[in-house]
Amino acid sequence: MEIPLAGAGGEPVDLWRTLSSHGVADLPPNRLHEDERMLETTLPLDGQPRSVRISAGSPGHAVVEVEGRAPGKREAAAVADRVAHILRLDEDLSAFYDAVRADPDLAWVLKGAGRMMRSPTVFEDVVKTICTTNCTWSATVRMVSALVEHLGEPAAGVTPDGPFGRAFPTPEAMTAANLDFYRDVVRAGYRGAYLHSLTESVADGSVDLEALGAATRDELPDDELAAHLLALPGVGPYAAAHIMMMLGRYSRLILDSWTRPKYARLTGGRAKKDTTIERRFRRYGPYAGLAFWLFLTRDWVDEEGAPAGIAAAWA
DNA sequence: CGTCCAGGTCTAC
DNA sequence: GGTAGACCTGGACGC
Repeated sequence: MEIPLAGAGGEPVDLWRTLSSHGVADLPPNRLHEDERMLETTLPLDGQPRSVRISAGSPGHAVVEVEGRAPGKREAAAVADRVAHILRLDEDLSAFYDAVRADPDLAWVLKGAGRMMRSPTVFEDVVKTICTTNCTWSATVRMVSALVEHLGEPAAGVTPDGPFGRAFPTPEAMTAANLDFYRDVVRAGYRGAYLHSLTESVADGSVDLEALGAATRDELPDDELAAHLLALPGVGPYAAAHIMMMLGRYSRLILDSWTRPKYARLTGGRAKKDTTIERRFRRYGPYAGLAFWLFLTRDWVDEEGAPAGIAAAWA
């Protein structure tokens, strides 16, 4: 099936930029296939999960291939909804695009960058983000892979390949696993207690992450959302900023051991103070964090491959 | 071998 | 409110 690629304000959407918009998008059950510019993932649905492959389709469209048996009409519609959600097609970025036009360092964004891919659930993004804290990327991959491989429900009609071909585990499944599992199998170290405590709170309903994600800025201002996230076990300033960017709240800059040196390298070498970096992006107001992230990740995608057409009209 | 540290967070001053 | 120290893990280093 094909899905039209356009933002809620009619903005262009660069599919590959979206699929590779941040590292968490490449954690199981997601897998990026760079050569084919395709993302493989497994989506939770009302029934059994389904594995899909998302890549470029006819001009201005993404093509979604469902693996295993062909989906029924209703199931296909549910899959399309999920895919539109993870691609963040419901968001209107036109105000941000109006702002970057005047910034020579970011005008390239107008070709359709800036859409941060998200997971099917806020829960998945929060758990994955906690697994990025204070460890190398290889450790993050190991932890998330173990969670999905051992606790994730297999997709219909496919043979799971390790952590692939399974949906991300539910809060219930993660709560049912004991602390020994987090220590001995996930090798999560001190994060094990955070993960178990968090999943338990979500499973018993005392914490509603999906509601936090669905709340509008009017209902829940960024500062209040940040306070809710910071109250979660294992979530500090870095993790809160990262989660907020995945929730479409871009006011905060993700300042960590990767972004700080990368910013320094792109701006002439010397390390900059956090306040200096924040001042550079303050002009973007509620989009400051998004502008910062795009500034840092411009070289992640070869710009030759960006689509023309409606993108050119927006520039 | 030991030390350091990675896309930090928590607790205790 | 700001700031040390501890914290699991496992690669990357230096000795």
